Amino acid sequence: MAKELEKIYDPSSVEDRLYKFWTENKYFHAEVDPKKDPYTIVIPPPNITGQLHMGHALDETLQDILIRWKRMQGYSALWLPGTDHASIATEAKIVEAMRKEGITKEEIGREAFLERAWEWKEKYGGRIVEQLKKLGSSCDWDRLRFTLDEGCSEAVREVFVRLYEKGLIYRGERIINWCPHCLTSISDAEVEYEEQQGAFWHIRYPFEDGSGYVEVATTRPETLLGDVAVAVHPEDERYTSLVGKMLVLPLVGRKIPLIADSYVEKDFGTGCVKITPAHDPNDFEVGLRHKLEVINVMTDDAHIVDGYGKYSGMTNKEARKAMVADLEEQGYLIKTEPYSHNVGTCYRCGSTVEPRVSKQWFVKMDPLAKPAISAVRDGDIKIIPDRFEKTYYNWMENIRDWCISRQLWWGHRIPAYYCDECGEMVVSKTTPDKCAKCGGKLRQDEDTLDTWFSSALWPFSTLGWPENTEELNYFYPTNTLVTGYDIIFFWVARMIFSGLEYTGKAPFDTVLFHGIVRDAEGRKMSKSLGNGIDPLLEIEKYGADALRFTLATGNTPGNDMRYSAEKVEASRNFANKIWNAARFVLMNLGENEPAPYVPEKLELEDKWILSKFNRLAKEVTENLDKFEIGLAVTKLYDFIWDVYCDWYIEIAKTRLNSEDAETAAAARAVLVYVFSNTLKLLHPFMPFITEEIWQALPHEGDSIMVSDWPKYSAELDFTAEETEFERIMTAIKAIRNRRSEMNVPPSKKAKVYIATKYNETFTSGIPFICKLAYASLVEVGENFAVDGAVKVVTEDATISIPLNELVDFTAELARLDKELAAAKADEEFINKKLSNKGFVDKAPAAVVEQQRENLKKVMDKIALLENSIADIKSKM
RNA sequence: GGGAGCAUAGCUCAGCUGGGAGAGCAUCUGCCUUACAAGCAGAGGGUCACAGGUUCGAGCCCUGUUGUUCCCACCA
Repeated sequence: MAKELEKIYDPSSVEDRLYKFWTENKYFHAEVDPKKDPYTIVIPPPNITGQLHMGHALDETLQDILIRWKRMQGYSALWLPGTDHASIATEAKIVEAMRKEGITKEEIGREAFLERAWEWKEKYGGRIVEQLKKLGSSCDWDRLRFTLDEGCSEAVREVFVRLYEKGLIYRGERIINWCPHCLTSISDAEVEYEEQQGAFWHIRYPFEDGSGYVEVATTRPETLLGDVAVAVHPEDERYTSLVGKMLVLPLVGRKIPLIADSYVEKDFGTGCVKITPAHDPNDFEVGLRHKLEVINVMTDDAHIVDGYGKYSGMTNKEARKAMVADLEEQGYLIKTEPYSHNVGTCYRCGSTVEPRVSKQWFVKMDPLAKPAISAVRDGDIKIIPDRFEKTYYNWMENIRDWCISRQLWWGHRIPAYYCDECGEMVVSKTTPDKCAKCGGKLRQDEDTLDTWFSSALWPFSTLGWPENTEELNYFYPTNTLVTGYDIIFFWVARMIFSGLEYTGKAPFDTVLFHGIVRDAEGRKMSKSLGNGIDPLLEIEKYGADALRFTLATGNTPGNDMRYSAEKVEASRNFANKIWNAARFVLMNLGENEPAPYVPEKLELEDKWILSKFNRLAKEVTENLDKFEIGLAVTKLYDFIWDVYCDWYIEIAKTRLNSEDAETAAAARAVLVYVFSNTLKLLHPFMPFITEEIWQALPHEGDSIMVSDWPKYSAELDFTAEETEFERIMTAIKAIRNRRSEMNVPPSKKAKVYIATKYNETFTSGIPFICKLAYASLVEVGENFAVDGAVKVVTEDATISIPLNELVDFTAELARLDKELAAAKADEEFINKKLSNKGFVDKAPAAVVEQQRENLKKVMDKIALLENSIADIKSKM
């Protein structure tokens, strides 16, 4: 930073240079250090397919604030970065790219496809990492990980085998959610429900013996082909006598029974439900209870399977249309009514999910969920804000087994091997060369694992687990997990049960949830709406610090926030304010200014700001301890702008050019000390500008980011002096206010007479009153008789300003009367409180005492006002 | 169907164990006061959604109502 500074802060000339400086000096690198306590955050790994969006920007900003703060506090602070292979998203991208070339993945085969995928990863996977750096993220890049790298894959295999051997992973035919577009199973968590306008078709199912029919209502008539029964409630009098009779399935002719099952609601629809075990989870359960056949009528890509005549080969939509037409034509369709209902869609591609029976791998959740619930309930893991605990419990308590196999190639291949000769299956960490039973050739399972299976291991797989590494011992369990509440089930919950099961420890002690960054109108930012704001463009325009500050300001844990140009402009202005404060301080420093220190001889105003700063250090730290990042940042903003710039710098001006070299030096020292240390407190939030200025100021050490975090100091606690100095401030504000009301421009100076019992305090404030209250001369005494003066009354003083030509005695009197009335109203209010026996008896002593003090102040003010009024009246 | 959040100044939001309502932006007035006009000094503006309750005292705690946003469940 040059001594001659531009008037406007230019982030682009600073950020890349400083980021390079930090990385070259390895400041982000954390080592196992027995002399220090560890503090660890693992990044929620962004997808390699991703581009940095505002959600990342918020997430990384919060993490970087915490990690920089802890680093300065002396922890060995590790922020472990990495990326996620994002199986479905990435595979879809590559398949799409290949489609443009006219190739399918089946044509080139698994090996060639994976080669392409890895090429793609090498080419684009690093993009998001570079974008994270633009934000100023102080990740330990030496430890960058990837969910598909060798270490993570080792952890995945280890977990799979362990769970399998424990009986917690099994393979079976279950009803699962199938995405006909992605051509893979997905987990329950990956299904998003959306309300769609559909229809309720009422269909006649005749009895085999010709004795009438039952009426069945369905939203998915095409699944009729797979019907194996019709069910009614066992206590539904309409049907009890008919249960057990056989029906003829329309269009198909299959004989199916009328059964009774309490799953059916008597009062909904017609009270008769067609049972299609292969395509509905509830029907599947009914089918199991009644030992019904499971008839799959749908292919992978949602076409009707062979064997159903003209319907075979149709898509499910075409089949629905054709079948409804046929049902109507053949007299089976009773009526069609419009019906809106929830339809499951794939969270990746939005296609309608088809429930279907399929042979998949599952994790048995019950035994894993129990300890995961206790960990939160017993406080081993703290969730912030705590309302999300409820969400978490609700999910964990009602959890179903987790379908983990995916019909994809990009991912961790399931370590299960099948012998075609004897049908034996082996699950093994290493690839066995032949069947242990018959010596036959083995074939590995074609499927890969759910991406979240590997992300669930992220806090420990990245630290070397299952090896018992030094890093794992030191940095694990991690401390704070910072993420959006939208992935509580996908990721957070799964990390918790995984950590507990495999490492025996909760993977982190605190989960800090933040909300979603919305646009200025409060809408979710989305590609389809086109209302997304690119953080990188914002950084270019306003600087990374301004973006970070915007995201941190007013952010309450778990609450959504809006992002707007006004907000980021305000942050940019704040950065500029700091910059200009730096310009001011620097231009007043000499060549060999000493490193920040607190001078021996302190003036009242020095004690005031030091005491204010001291409290700031305490409050910022306390709020960070509570993860109240938004509050911490507001405190810093107020201190820097109002306290330091608007007051202390202005006050210091009167001393910097003073003939008294000692007081000038002291003012410089306090300016530097407070500024430099405030920059430290601000550094986690605005790393670039604070480093740039800190380097330019006198300093010890190489970088602000490895300097010591300011602590509360009893020696800097000058509470009494604060009160004294604030008497002067109150007077200055009152004079300004009065002058402004009278439209007196600052250029018009006036004499000021201050009648007060705080003679010493006000005398020491004379230079500031001159400068800040536009006084040509200030006299302090017991009493003044000034003719034709404007009166300004505070609790501590009566101030007379002779502005004869401007004084309108009538108006002046009216003003004072108004103030008196207000003061008397105050007095009455407090008196009422204090004469209330309930209040005096029951309220805490401190509160009562406070009211007594307030009463005294207001009474003083009333006395002063009354004197002033009498004085004016006597002269009229 | 179950659960949660939000409702405070014109706008966006703070207000952390209950002790006379705050900020930023916007508006109005006056200032180029030699760090900053992306600035300085002032001002106006609020029955804290509504109705009850607890309390000496409620924006804050309890109950209910309304509006709004979201999550979970999935009655075919």
